[in-house]
Amino acid sequence: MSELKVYNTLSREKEIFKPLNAPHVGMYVCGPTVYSDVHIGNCRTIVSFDVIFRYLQYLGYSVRYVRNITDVGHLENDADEGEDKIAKKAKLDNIEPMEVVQKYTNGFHEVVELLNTLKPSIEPTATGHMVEQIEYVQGIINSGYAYVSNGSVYFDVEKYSEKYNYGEISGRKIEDLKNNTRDLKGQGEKKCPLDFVIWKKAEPKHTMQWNSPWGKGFPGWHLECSVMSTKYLGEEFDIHGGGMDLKFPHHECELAQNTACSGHSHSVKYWLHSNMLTLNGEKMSKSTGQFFLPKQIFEGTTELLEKAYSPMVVRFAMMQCHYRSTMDLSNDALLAAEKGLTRLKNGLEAIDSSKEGEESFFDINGIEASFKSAMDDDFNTPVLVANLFDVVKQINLAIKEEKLISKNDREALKSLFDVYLTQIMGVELNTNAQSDSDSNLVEDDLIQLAVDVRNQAKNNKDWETSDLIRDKLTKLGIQLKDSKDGTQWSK
RNA sequence: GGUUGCGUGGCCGAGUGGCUAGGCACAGGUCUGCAAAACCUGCUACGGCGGUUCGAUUCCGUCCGCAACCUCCA
Repeated sequence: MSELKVYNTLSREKEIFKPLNAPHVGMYVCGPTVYSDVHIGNCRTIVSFDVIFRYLQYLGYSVRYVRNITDVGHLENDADEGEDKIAKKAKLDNIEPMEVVQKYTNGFHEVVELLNTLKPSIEPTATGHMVEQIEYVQGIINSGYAYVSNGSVYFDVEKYSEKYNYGEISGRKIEDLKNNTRDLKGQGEKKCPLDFVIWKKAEPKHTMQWNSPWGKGFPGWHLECSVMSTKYLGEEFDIHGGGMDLKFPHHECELAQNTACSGHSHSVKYWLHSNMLTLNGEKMSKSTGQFFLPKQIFEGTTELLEKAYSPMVVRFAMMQCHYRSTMDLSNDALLAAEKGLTRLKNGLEAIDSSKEGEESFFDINGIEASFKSAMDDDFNTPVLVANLFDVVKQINLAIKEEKLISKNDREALKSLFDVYLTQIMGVELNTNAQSDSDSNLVEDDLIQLAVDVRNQAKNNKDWETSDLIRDKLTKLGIQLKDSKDGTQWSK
């Protein structure tokens, strides 16, 4: 059997996954800043790490999955100036900052639940860890890698880089960074433009501020992740995940903070990054209108798509692309995923109509090995999906050619689909479309009535009537499927 | 300009130093009163130019193009 390999951004190689304290695994993933609706790109990251979380659990690890909610400290720009995003939104909507936080936290949860992601083990917030953050800032000051300036505390990147390697995640060199840093206003408090704020002095009118040894203020954006990962996973832990765009500066700063505070230069063993989602080849961006909200996809209310696609279709579309590749979301991609998912579902349902016998046409062990080796290869879901389709082809072929399948193999096959498609990739197949919503029982009966009437007409060779019923039902979005065994319908 | 990465058939998307995924679309077929659906079959691609090699889409160089990051972003 194969071993799990993960691509580590630090080494830029696939490495064999060996947890620090097996069977325990600690995983920290950067969650959203809750100042506006999550967009579908955010969701991709959450879904990617959801699959990783699920697979690690499948392998038998006991995973503590920590995913934060950023509810303070994320500034509008990187000059470490400007407003806190949440405070700004609160002012704009004329509500409390915590109302902003609650509203978008709820929205975020709703969407990721629709996408069938598992809840993290711990979902800590920045405001809930103010004491720890203040202590952490003090810790960095004590170790000599931070300085106080005009009521704010800055991380001393130059001093840090004398001993440690600032930039090792993103491959940047401190000299290049210095040369390429643009002149920004408000850098006066910093010794060097590369320094970043870990505690920011609040203006008197600022709506979110806390007392600290350096005066009233609030924590810097990168700080919370260092603090909360350390608190819940320890000074050294296994996996840190997030979107590619967080490599620099966020993760670079986070790693520097960890190292400065604890002295351990390898606080994170494996850095994993998921890639961006694009729309027509461009990164989704609110400022250019190149984006839509997850709900707009599910409800079909964006002009950028031809119709609505269910959360499961969206999730399956994501599974057809590797998490480290950019994924282009388009109507065609979603349509292909929708049809592909139907094919998978049909194939799975068809298993039951295969002929049972002593011998078996299927090589269950081989199939299982192919599924597992796909996932072991840095969570290669597109290959796993391809393997699932291969099995579907085998099933269909077996039925057509009346090959035999043993009872055990039939159950094993179903179980493999359940494990890899549903439990690991989190794609639920609604295999019983005609009774998935009990609120429409009357409607279902009415449809069945129409189908029965049509069949009667068919039996009388009254094609005019039967075609009329079929056409009307089609217009209502109900599809009829005639076969030897009678007429099936689906919505 | 710097950093990281990418360029695969009509589209989406894996992967590999030789055996060359998969889905969608398309074409043909089976089934059907006709259709639809379903299923079967077919469709052999890796940006340009050099180099290494018995052999490169896969390694190296170079050129062109694209993206992300270097400004808030998952």
